[in-house]
Amino acid sequence: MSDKTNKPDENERADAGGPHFIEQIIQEDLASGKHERIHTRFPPEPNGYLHIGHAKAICVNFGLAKKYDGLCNLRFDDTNPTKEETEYVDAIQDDIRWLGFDWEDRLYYASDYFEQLYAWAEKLIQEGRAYVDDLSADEIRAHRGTLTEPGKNSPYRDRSAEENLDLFRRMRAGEFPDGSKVLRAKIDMASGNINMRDPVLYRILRAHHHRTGDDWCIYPMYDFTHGQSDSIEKITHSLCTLEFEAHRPLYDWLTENLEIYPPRQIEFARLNMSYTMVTKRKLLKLVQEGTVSGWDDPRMPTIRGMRRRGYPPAAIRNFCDMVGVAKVNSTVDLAMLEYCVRQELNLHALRRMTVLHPLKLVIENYPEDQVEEMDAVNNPEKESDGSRKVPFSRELWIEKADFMEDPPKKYFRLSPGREVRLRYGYFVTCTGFEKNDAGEITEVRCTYDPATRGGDSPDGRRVKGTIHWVSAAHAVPCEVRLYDNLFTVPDPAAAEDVQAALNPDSLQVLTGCMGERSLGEVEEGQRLQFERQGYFCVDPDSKPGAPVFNRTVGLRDSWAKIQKQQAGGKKKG
RNA sequence: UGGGGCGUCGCCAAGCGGUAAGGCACCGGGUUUUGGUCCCGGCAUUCGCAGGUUCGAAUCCUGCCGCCCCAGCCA
Repeated sequence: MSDKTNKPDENERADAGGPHFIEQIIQEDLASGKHERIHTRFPPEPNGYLHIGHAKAICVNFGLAKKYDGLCNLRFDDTNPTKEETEYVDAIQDDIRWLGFDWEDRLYYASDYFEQLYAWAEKLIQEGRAYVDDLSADEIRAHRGTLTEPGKNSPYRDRSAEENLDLFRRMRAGEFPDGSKVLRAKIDMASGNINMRDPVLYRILRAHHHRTGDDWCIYPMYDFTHGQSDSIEKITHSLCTLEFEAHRPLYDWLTENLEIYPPRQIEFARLNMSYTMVTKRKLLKLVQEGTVSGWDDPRMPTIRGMRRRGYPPAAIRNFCDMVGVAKVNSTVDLAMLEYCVRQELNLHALRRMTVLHPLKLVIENYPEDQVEEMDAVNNPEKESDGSRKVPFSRELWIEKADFMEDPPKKYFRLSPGREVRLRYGYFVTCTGFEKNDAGEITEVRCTYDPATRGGDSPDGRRVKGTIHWVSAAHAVPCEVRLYDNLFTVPDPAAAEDVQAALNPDSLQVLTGCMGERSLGEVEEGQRLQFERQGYFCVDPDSKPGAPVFNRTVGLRDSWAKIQKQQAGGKKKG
């Protein structure tokens, strides 16, 4: 038996187009024999949680390695002990694994290379290509010049190799206070590229490192670490984001002067998304001020947030393939991510019926204590998921929005005198309703047609609408959390005031929702479709018999569009 | 007004001298026991602008214009 799976095949990649520019380079390198097999790496700094932007970098690095039968390492770029923590190295590994990637036994830390890096620094010093500078940070800045004016040489620039070596060794030995000296590359203070104006290679920093403890009081800078780490690991293609483009000359200068294996750095554009902000500092503030519940708040653009929200890892991977790899700064429409999430969930999420805003429906001609077990398909996209029994009885919960006393045009649901189908149940015809003093509908009454059991009409009679329902006597009360964009502006990162850009309605908590009987037993993290409403997943806050669901994303809603059009039409007269 | 990048549909993105792929979004129509899915159709005479080369240019040349990155002892 074959599943009736539609379009997106398991093996089908959601490519944006032909091979992108990095793939072209890889293909050429493989064809020319420059490399027998490619080797990439994902090099996060363990100073925070991974977000959607990192997801793209992960997919690019691990994805390319996989596609071209190469390898991808995970390497923590941990050269700044003041910012890095073990908590993050654990979380990062967890997130990458969850995304579906594996570095096997190739887990590395730049800090593992400190001794080698130090030796290379001495080599540079001995060859007159690096010197110890006594200038203060402010003085170095002043000597650096500006974008349009060249810098000035440090007065310490011409110390002898012997003196530099002695000083550098004493730096390591801890003879000088923090910040009193640095090691600099001797390149060109007049270079148009500011990164080449004698960049700092080492600084004195007495801080406890999460891995090397207090072994070192001098730490290498990014520029003096990254390329060499790539070299040590024989990385063939070192992929990074655009802002490192100006660092490439330095990257190359170092591998050249150190005479070590030269990986090739290639830069591509980082991922930006509309209505989303990944600025670590600002995100941290949201967490600290309690605007969100934590780094895993389902509204957060973090991998943990998306995970709790219910985004399947495959959806994120597809999304990353879909947006492509290029050098243009771009901002991808959030709708594209949501499309990928729906696509994945449509194929794999089991269907269930849940009433979010309950309204009692009484079937007047249905026997008082009769209960029927109706067959309901678990997933129309996947026959092998089978079906389940859903109890049907005289009193049901239906969605408030599925009844209107005075419906507008094109409204296909229940209203006085109108017949609709109760999904997998019966055809029912509205016979009346009750209101309270406030004018709210409190109950709807109807009669059913026994001949339409299961929802089919033997006489071929058609109804325009099909609504979902839950047997009142069998309902599982639950909490449902609805999410919307955290921000109301397309580019929150550019907002002067983050607080003002926040969407006050980004979270809506619904209590007293009524789920079908099967929802009494769910597993944390389980992803479901609540028919006609959207995709939901079981939140860790769930308790036995009292599930809490997060709305991952709503179903596409053409009725909402019609309503919007009708409202717009009225406005314009 | 230094250096390095980038400009193809509302948003991504192919295109690599032979006469503008694809996806998202949007708009129509069909199927449908989810107003979901799926299916069909529409959606850039034009590639930041202006010149030039060529039988022929989004693709080559020149000059403009616009946007992004770099002046951490951050990565």
